[in-house]
Amino acid sequence: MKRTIPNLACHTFTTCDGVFEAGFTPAGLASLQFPGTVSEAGDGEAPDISFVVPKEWLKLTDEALNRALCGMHLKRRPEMDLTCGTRFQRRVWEELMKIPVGHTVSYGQLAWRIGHPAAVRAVGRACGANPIPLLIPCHRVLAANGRIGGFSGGMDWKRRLLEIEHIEYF
DNA sequence: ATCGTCATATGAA
DNA sequence: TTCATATGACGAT
Repeated sequence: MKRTIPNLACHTFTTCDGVFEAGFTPAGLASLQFPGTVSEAGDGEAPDISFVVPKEWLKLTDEALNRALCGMHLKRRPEMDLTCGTRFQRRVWEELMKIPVGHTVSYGQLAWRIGHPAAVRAVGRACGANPIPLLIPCHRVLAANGRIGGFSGGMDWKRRLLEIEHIEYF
């Protein structure tokens, strides 16, 4: 289901933790990459920018990013384009956004919440497929044994994000 | 304590 | 079609 996102306009956001790279489609923010991670689609193919990203989205993204990095609740998020995900994945991502700052759930609890109590593993995969980490807080999902799970952006980032929110694990 | 097995969604080979 | 996952519960060693 991993289709390439058409019309992806790239923008960078400078924060106290480094420069994030974000991709926008006409429908909204579609991807976010942590500082230091290799830009995937960027280098080879020229992004085809046939639209202008609304200034409001840029402002909201910048604001949300900085708030998240300070462990603050996100009052608003930019428009987001999550159409690259399957229905299952979007359900998981929606549920992730309901987890308050400083709280955690396990992969199993999350599976239960979206009505697929047995799909624990699939939930883990869906978290890994989250195109907008940090703003869609997949770092607040830990393993059932209380230990830190995995993280697509690298374990160092997950640990840092948990620390910012004073979340303990293990 | 560790191991095998099963359940699920999904992309890659 | 088969395999591996950011898991987890259960039963058997």
